[in-house]
Amino acid sequence: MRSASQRLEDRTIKAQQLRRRVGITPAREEAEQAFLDAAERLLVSVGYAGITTRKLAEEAGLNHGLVHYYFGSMQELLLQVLERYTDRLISRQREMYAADMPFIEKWRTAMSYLDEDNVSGYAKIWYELQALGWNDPDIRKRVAKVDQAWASVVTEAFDRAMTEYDLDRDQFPLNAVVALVATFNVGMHLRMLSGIRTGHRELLDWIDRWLQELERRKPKRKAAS
Amino acid sequence: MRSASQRLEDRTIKAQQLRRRVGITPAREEAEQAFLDAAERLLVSVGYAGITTRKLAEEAGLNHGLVHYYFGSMQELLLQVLERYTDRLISRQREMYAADMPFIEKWRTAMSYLDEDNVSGYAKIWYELQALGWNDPDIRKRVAKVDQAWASVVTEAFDRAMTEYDLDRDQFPLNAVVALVATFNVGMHLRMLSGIRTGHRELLDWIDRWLQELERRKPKRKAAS
DNA sequence: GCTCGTCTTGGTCAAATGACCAAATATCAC
DNA sequence: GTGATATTTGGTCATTTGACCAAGACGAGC
Repeated sequence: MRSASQRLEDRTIKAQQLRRRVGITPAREEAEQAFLDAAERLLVSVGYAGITTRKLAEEAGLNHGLVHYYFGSMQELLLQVLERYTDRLISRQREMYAADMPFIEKWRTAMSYLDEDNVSGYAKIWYELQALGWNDPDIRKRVAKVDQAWASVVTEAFDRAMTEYDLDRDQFPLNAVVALVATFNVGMHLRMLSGIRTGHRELLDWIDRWLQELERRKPKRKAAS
Repeated sequence: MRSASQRLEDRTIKAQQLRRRVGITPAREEAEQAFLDAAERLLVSVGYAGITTRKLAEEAGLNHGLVHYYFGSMQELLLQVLERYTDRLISRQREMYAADMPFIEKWRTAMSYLDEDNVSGYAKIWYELQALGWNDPDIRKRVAKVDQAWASVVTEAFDRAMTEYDLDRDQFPLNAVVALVATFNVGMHLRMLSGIRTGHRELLDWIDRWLQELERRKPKRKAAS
């Protein structure tokens, strides 16, 4: 039998090999993605605490031994779920705010994602991973990083919006506004996950009316030069 | 050996006895509270997914067999943790907003709870329980109920504040404002739990300046009649 | 100080879990 | 084809888990 230290060394070597990811075949890539997909579905249906290697393998339709062969540990798998998910999240966010349309339309698009299905499905993945992060420094670190990326996208969008609407930057400090939007966003999601809807309609309408008012007062622009 | 159905019946009867809570001795009451206290500490230190009957008993310094004798199940214990916690939360909230002081002072008191220690300690309990609720209808139902109680306290406080500051209720719809404050509150907490601090200072200062402005413009009141 | 019902203790049990592995199988370079 | 390498399978293993319980300790009322 191998000694404990020997086995630890083996594992380290294997982990390094996995990290390098040399010569990954398409079939394996597909299988790994299937595990990550399955993990997302389980995050939605049972939460992070309910994910086990066997349930995951069953959900993915793959052998349970592969979970450790591919990822080395559950922890590593969930970290990869987080990275894949947040990469997509950020690029989608970037794409939306980059579009060439009046700010109010971008805002309305963003708000359209606050519907029942999206929150209890797609968004729940994100909050399950965050909840996991409250008790896991690695995950938490990544979450904080993603927030930075999100903030930089939103900051740029709001910076342009404030020019678009000619808002006084002393009266509306950009960073404070972005932070408010961030808390608003997170707060809406979290309340919805807990089944709370009180005042949401009123709040969304209020904000929309405010934006409409800004639209009305919008300084006329010259046609694009 | 008892049949499965017989044992189920026994359990039902025992659960009813527990629910009635007839003749609970002070010693037992103390022990139950010790379990609930221990559960809160574990929610802070390891999160809900890390709580097991044995860890709980060790944390409470009591025998692990008692967990099931007293509460019947982990689920029931956590529900009681939630109820005790939220009862205290609401009454503290009520007390604070009931005090006779300018609104700005109440607000500042509320914001003073957004410090590092309180969020990563006391508040974490609340969010761990909410995260549990995302995958547990019983818990979620209770969470939604607590939000209603919270909202009614805050609504009343803001109603008076709007009179105090003579704010236009068309321009600031009460329910929308309360919902905004709710999302702000939840959002701040959640971001802090994920280690995010970006823009928080700026946001809090912005709000405070806004309230200061309202204080300055505050209509003079006659001395109490 | 005895009796009877309640509480407490220190287990037990089956099920589930993460981790790991040997053997079988597939794939590929030559 | 053949040998080498990588992948896949179907386990095993030591732990841990929630649930449960028998037996003894305890204490209130007599």
